[in-house]
Amino acid sequence: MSESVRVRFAPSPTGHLHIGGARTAIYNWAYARHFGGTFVLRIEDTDPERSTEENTQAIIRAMEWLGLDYDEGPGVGGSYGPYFQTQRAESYAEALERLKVEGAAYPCFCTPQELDAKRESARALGGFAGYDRTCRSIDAESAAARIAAGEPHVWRLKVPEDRGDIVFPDAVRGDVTFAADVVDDLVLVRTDGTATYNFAVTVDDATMAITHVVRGDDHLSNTPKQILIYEALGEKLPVFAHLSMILGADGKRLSKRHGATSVEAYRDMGYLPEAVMNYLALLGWSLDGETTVFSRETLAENFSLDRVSRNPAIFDDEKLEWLNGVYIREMSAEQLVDRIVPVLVDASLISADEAVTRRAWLLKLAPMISERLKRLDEVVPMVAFLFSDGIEIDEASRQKVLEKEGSGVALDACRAALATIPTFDAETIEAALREVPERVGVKPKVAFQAVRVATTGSTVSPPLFESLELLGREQTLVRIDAARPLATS
RNA sequence: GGCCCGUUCGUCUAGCGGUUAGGACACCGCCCUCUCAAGGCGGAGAUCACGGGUUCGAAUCCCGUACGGGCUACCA
Repeated sequence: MSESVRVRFAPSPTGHLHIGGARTAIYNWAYARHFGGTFVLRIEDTDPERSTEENTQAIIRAMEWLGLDYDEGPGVGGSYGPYFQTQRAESYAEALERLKVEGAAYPCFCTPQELDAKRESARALGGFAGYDRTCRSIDAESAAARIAAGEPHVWRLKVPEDRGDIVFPDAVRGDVTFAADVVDDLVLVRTDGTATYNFAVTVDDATMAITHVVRGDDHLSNTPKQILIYEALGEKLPVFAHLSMILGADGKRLSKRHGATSVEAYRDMGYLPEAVMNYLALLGWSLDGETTVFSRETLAENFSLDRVSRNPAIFDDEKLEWLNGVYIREMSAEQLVDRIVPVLVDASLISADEAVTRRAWLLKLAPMISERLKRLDEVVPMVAFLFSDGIEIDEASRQKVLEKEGSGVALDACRAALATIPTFDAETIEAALREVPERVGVKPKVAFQAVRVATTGSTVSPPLFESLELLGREQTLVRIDAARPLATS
């Protein structure tokens, strides 16, 4: 029981779930699933200025979309709740009480102004700018008297004088050492009685029995402080694992400046959750150095912290796109249609009702576009020509193809063939068109491209014969007729 | 400023004392082909940040330097 792995993802709802946070969540999820452990979601909403309920919901939505199911947390409950930091004030108060009783915490009456001044002068001397422990020497009675008199104060951790260097084995970075004198008597509880971040996190992780703290690199420097708190509380230390940051293409920390950074933005751009998950997993972890495409199950099976990379990784949109294409190609026609319909409806190319009645038609379309799509939203420009009544012929395509010698006769011959074939399916269409070029003395490419431009408006389109079938005979002939005057000879 | 972490093709990475430094994306060429893709084959691309050690031998171990990042709050 006490052996079982308990990990947590603890986002602060000050924004949407971003790429970096998502990767942290994925690693935690994978770690828990690998060991059959428990994955906890805890919302660190203690910043009232920036935390919103809306962001909390967005984060939960994004996690659901990625398929990161958690065993304890908002909505699912669990025996270590509540899972919102703002609802855990009691446990912080209890923890402080324990520290007071043990003499591991003391009140500090220094004002912020005094502290700023001290910090400034300490830094000017070029050294460590931690708290100078002034209030530590105030005796218990006078401290109690000052508190009773209502003097504003915070509670600080009394770091043991004899505490040596703080060394801990980080599961991804190896042993990390902090000299004893760089950790000061940090504030645990503020003047207003609320817990500081380091105190809250530590108390939460301890009381929630978290065994492995897997989080971003930005918390590495907080770790010695938290270790001291664990020790003061007499709690067992978890295993720490710090993940490197994800950087933008310019090598700077990923931010809004780099464009889309939230998971939901990627969803809206037509990325599949399994692709995003796969890509993010690969950004800082490798299965064996060879395997790049793998399912979430494979990830869970193989995930281990010792294969997590120590270097920061630059986010590469192109590789994500490629991977997304891989997943799109792997889908069945049924699956692709299911994913594509909302996009088509959204773009008003088709109504939700039509999507149902024309299901068979859509199923024929799916294989034509699946190997051409990297993102779901690319389907709109790709198939728009199938939905409108008329089309506009792209000028460059017109020049390149319809001005070519022989395009006119080819169009005439193709039109005639298409008008007379008994059935208008891809196979029959192909058979009929295949014999046209030789008969009228033009190259196949010239003839087919002429038909393509006439019917789709562009030199680039899904496969021609299949496209014509889906377009239907009537519309095909109308379009060829409309384009005919634009063709040469 | 102080402390901590990091540095292998453009990018993500494999490598954990002896390899022609491997794979993937991107790029280039050829093949396939009704266009575009997809696919197949091949190519180019890394003085393993730099400088010292240790060793018969170092991308791998140690020490510096440079560069990048993080923390340094009564933010999280």
